[in-house]
Amino acid sequence: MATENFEEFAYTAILGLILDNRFKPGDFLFETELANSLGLSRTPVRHALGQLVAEGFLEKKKKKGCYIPDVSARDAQQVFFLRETMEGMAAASAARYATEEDISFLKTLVAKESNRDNTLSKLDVLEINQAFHLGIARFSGNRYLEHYCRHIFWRSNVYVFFYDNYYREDIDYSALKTPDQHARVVAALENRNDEKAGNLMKFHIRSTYEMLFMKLQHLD
Amino acid sequence: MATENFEEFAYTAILGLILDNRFKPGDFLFETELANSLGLSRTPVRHALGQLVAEGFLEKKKKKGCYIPDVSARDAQQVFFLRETMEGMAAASAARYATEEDISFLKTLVAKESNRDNTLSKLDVLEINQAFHLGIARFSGNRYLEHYCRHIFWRSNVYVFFYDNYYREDIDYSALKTPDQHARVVAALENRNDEKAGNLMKFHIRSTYEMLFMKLQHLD
DNA sequence: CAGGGCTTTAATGTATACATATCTCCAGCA
DNA sequence: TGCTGGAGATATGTATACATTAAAGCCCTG
Repeated sequence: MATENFEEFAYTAILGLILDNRFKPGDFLFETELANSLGLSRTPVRHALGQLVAEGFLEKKKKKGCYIPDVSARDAQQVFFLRETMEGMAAASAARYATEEDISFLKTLVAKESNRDNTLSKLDVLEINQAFHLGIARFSGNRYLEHYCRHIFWRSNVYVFFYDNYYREDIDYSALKTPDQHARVVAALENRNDEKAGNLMKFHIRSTYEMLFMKLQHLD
Repeated sequence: MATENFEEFAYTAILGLILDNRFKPGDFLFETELANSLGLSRTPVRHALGQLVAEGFLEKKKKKGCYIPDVSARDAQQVFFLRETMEGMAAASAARYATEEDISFLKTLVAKESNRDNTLSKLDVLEINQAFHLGIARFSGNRYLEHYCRHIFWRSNVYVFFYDNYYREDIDYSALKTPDQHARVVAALENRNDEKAGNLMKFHIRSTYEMLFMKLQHLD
């Protein structure tokens, strides 16, 4: 992780705050405030915010500032529809290009999350989930596809977090179908069955969406 | 076009230079130089360059600068494969969501480029082509899909320009199949036939790629 | 002649001061 | 009362000075 400069530090720190759900949709992120809390000048913070806007994590009003994009049922639908397609492609591509190492990495992740002892915190679950999905994006071997998968994955996470915040009702993570669905995707990758891998991934994402959407449909 | 600030000005100016093919792959874009030539300080230029990097038009080496990404046969393949898929989706989606106005806008473009009088400069052709493809991306009604289409379209244009530069051999633009293929896509949109629109668009992009690739396959 | 390390240089990275625009809120008027 | 407009506060937008560092060239040595 060769010598990170302040811009990069600010970028990851701010992205961390966003992904950590420290702001709610519509909230403004003030350069001055962030700069103070990170112990930097406004310059690198401003640069980092610019990146986040360019990448679509934030929106911006001229001379006003950057803010967390609003959520809506329509937006959620667009996000998950696209995520389904993109990650479906990625999985299909990964079935062709992933190395044996790549696949055993994914297997490790699945093993961890399938752990029935339930020693996993919610944060652990999210982290493993992210590693799994972004891993497959990477193994697709297409850097552009990977880039878009990353982006839409993070954007979709806004909804996962949103759900978590407003509808938290102690979920039993070990009861979720996720690990099982992940395992089946990995099996398809291992068999180099691209079509099946793509379809299983699409199915998995759609089922995530439907779980959320039952709760979210009152939005706008 | 409410009061553009210097950052936006720098952004469009630099993007213009890139799309105008004023740099070749590997060339560095120096903040100081650009700032001077645009009559600005480095601050807004630097910000604009940051955006372009975040959006993937440029790459960056730490403490070294931003440069035009390299071209290669493998990269071209990835770019066009993805563009085919993305714009195919966009066209299919547009068949459902484009308004009558949207469609007549596209028809106007096709009419212009089908003009057999050949009064169109190469720049005109490129501009109409861009308006056509980005228009369909917009009419898909999915802002994320639009964003990705824009990006991959521009990235693919690097190859179109590259080809133009090194293999220019006065092309008779009026003889290209492009206007005809565009017209057929629009007809499918008009008939609200999403599957056909998607497939025609995919075919169109693939045929563009194949035309280029015949010339480019010696790369790397 | 080849190769490694110092020096120089030219670019980016950062802080800061100042300019400007937007929002708020309160006073003054119809 | 309700509207209008302007002053002030606050955050962004911009320029500039300075710090830092990667890399190219040069010299010195084996």
